[in-house]
Formats: sequence, structure tokens, C-alpha cells
Amino acid sequence: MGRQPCCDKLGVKRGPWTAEEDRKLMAFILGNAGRCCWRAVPKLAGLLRCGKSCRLRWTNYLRPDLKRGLLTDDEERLVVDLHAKLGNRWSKIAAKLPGRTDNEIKNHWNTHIKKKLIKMGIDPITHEPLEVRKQIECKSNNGEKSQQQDTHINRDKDASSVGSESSPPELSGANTDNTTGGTNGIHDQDPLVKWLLEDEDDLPTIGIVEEPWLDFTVENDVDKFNSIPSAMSWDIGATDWLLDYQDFGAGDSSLLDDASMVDSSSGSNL
DNA sequence: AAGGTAGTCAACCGCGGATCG
DNA sequence: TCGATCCGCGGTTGACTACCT
Repeated sequence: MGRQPCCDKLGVKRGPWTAEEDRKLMAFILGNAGRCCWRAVPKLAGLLRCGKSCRLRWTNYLRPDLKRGLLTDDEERLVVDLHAKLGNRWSKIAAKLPGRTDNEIKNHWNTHIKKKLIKMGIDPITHEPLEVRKQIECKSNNGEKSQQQDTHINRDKDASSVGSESSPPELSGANTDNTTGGTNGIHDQDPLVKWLLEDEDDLPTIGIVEEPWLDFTVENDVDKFNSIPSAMSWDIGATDWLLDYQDFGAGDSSLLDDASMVDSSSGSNL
């Protein structure tokens, strides 16, 4: 493809992860949560991967708190609403859906929700009814600038624009009352946006647990983590998954190759 | 049955921001 | 203050699968 590899080291493995690699990564992270940076993980875990690849594999697939399977209708609606407010800021959206990853939501958006919205006659970019969009484009062609597209682009580019943009598109998807347009500061009063803008500390508790293993960054204080009992990570709601995972057995090379196995083991869905 | 096409999703890439010395 | 390093994010790719002809 002509792109430079993210890791210039020769011999770094790429492509799909094997069950053995998954096992190594899981074992290392669970045993050493927070004790080093991602860059050091592959070396210490005995993997021929770059740290970035390890982090991605962990956050998108191996994390114990992940749900698997299709998004529920409620989750889809929430994604649509959040997308209307935030645009393609998938990580922010994912942060409001416990157990879902930004990658998963992004994929689901592109493969499912986008089409649904179009079928419903809603523009997946602006969240305006397509008829309204056509009218706007007509106006735009007559010399009037289309605020809709610009607004969305700005939102994508500038996180700080949320709540300050001049004419944000209103909620769409389940909410069809999206033709009212916005006024300055409208998002300041929007409970959804308020919620979105809350600090991570203020996340609602629905389905969210403390996740020390997720705080696997270089900033973590090594001593602090050393002081945490090694079993602690598993006392907070994700142990069932681990138990199921372990039940597959170390000799089961097909482990995790089949996503459905993980689906059934996680057993959770909204 | 075989080949082509579309859909899905895991994984990769490069950029921007945060942090550190 | 500045440069180096690392991480996280969003966009994109490509392998795999299902469906169609």
C-alpha cells in the first residue's frame, strides 16, 4: 500500500493475532497491569508485535469488560444521538457505551447505522432529513453557504466546538424533531451534551466498573500498582469472563479464533 | 459447482496531543 | 521553552465470509 509501517523494526509480526499471542498478551497484562509502557509490552510478553498492535488488540478484543455481538437497538439509538452531537468522535461515543470499543462502534456505524439512517431518509452526516439537506444544498448552490456540512466538519475537527458552534444540527435518528435548528449555547442546556461533557469521573454507573487494568499507561505510578494486590483486578465484575476464558484451556489453540465463543462467554448484552 | 460481488470487521497507518527530560 | 517519545484517535485497508448469478 506504500505506507510506512508503524514499527520500523524488522521482524515485527503483523496481521491477525493467533490464540497463542492472545494468551501471551493476556497473561502479561493481567500479571503486570500498569507496570510498563505499551512499547515495552511485546518484548516483555515475548511477542513479535509492536506495542501499538498490542494495545489495539487489548483494547479492541481482549479486554475483559468487552461486550461482543451486535449493538442493541438502545445502543444504536444512543450512538445515533451521540453522533449527532459529536460527529465522528468514536472514542467519546464509545466512552458512553460500556463494553463497546470505538472501533466496534465505528464499524457498526459504517456498516449498519449509516444505511439505516439513509433508508429512513436521514442524512447520516448532518442528521438532517435528506429532503431538508437537498433544500439546503439548493440554497447553497444559489450562493448561500451550507451551514450543515460546515458545522459538522468543524465539530469533527475541533472538540471544543461542541457547545459553542453557532448552528448545530439537532438530534435525529429516533428523534425526528430536528428541523428546529440551533441557537447559540443550545448545547449548554442539552442534558445529553452536559452528560457528554462531564468528566470521566462523573460517568454514570450503568455497567461501568473501575478498571485498573485499563489504566495501562506510562503515567501509572509503578509503586502504586505494585501495592495493588494482584487479584484485585478480578474482584470487580469481570471475573466470570476470565473464568470462562481459562476454562477453554491452555491447549485449546482455537481459543478466541471464534468470536462467538467470546460472545457466549461474556454472556452480557443490553 | 464455480466465480463474482457485497458486507463485515479486525488490524494497520499516520497524525495530533500529552507528557517528560 | 523545546525537542523527543509515547499514546490515543479516526480513517482506511484487506482478509474473510455470505450471498448472488
